[in-house]
Amino acid sequence: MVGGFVDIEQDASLEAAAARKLQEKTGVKAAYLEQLGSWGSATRDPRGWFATHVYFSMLAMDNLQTPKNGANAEDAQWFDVVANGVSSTLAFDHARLLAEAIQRLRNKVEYTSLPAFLMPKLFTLKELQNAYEAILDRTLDKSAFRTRMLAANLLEATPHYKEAANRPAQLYQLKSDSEPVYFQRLFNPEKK
Amino acid sequence: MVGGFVDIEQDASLEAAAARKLQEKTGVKAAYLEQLGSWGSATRDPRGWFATHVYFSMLAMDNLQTPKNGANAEDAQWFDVVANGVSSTLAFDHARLLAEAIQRLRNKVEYTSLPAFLMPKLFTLKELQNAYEAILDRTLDKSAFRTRMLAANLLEATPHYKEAANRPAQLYQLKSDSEPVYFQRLFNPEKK
DNA sequence: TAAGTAAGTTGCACTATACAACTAACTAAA
DNA sequence: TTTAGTTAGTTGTATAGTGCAACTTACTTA
Repeated sequence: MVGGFVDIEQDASLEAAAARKLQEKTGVKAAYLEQLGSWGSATRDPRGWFATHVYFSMLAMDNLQTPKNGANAEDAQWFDVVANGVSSTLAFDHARLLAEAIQRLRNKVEYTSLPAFLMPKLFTLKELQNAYEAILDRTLDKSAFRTRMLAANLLEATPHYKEAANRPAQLYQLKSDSEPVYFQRLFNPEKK
Repeated sequence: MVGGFVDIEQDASLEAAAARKLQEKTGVKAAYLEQLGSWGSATRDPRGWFATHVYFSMLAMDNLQTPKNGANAEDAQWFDVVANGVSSTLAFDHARLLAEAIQRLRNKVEYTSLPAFLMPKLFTLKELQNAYEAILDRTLDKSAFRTRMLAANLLEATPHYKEAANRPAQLYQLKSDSEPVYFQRLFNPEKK
């Protein structure tokens, strides 16, 4: 979680301000940035009537400047997402905003191909499934997952394989022209 | 489309401001009000750096104060939604905002029971289907629609029927405790 | 009494899913 | 060199929701 004020000299738009703050504090340019919403009220901040514009973003962990253990208030603050909650030691109503962001992210991931855009250049289908499962916090069926992803015409098999102490897994990459895909059905939420 | 400025003396929150403006200009309390997003930039309004907070709402047509033909700039402005566009004679980037609201509304209606909350107290399944079809601008299958709606456990059959010059249609009402329902599948978008 | 119309039902094909069992490809230990 | 273990990937079966089309039902009106 990072925050700051819009600088009307510097930021051409709200989104530009969000992107700037994120980059300043993580060193990473966001692969995905979406506005969650805006909240304004007289009472939520004792300093007066404020409007807060909340964005959420997805970052690959590859090269963050401030990994979890180096976090401090100057930089990004990191929270583990366990089930539905985060430890709520946050200022004002920030815990609620964060919870709402997580909920929205899950909804989105449920029926889109978004996580595919977070992956490194080459990745296996199991790794992609792991990304989905981490965000959704539940297991998905292997064969249904593969069928869905391949049918989405989003991925491209490469001739490369991931070496391992067992059967090597085929590496895939995003097709060059690919955009987020909406699936016709949701993953079945009956499962744990 | 209605608009106005937040009054920080009067409005406890952004949503309250939106609800107030809507009620002032249509005379109707919104059945549903959702934030579409916020846009701010230095260039979109010549007067300077502004942030606009856009909400969209669903209103039953029953008792609007300013029906379409009485519209003027002081009150609400009404636009027919034809296919995807609206006549773009709107100030600044308002046409784009309106288009985005329509898109979002359609996405939402595609997989939720939202339109059910717009209906009068008693309504037939065909009337509900008509509401969906009007918003989505395409026809839906009758039997699939009925199956879905009844399975959602959202509606309650009443012993009343709608009189007509042919077989009378059963009247339904919303269950008292009902909240919006998310469907597991989308309506099939193959159809015209 | 028959024709017309809209409500509502039924049957069939199709598709994506869940679940479970299977085969394939590799490493490493015996 | 063989075998056990592990993970990748496939296959088969059951199920559920949908699209489509034909059907039955219930009413009015000519």
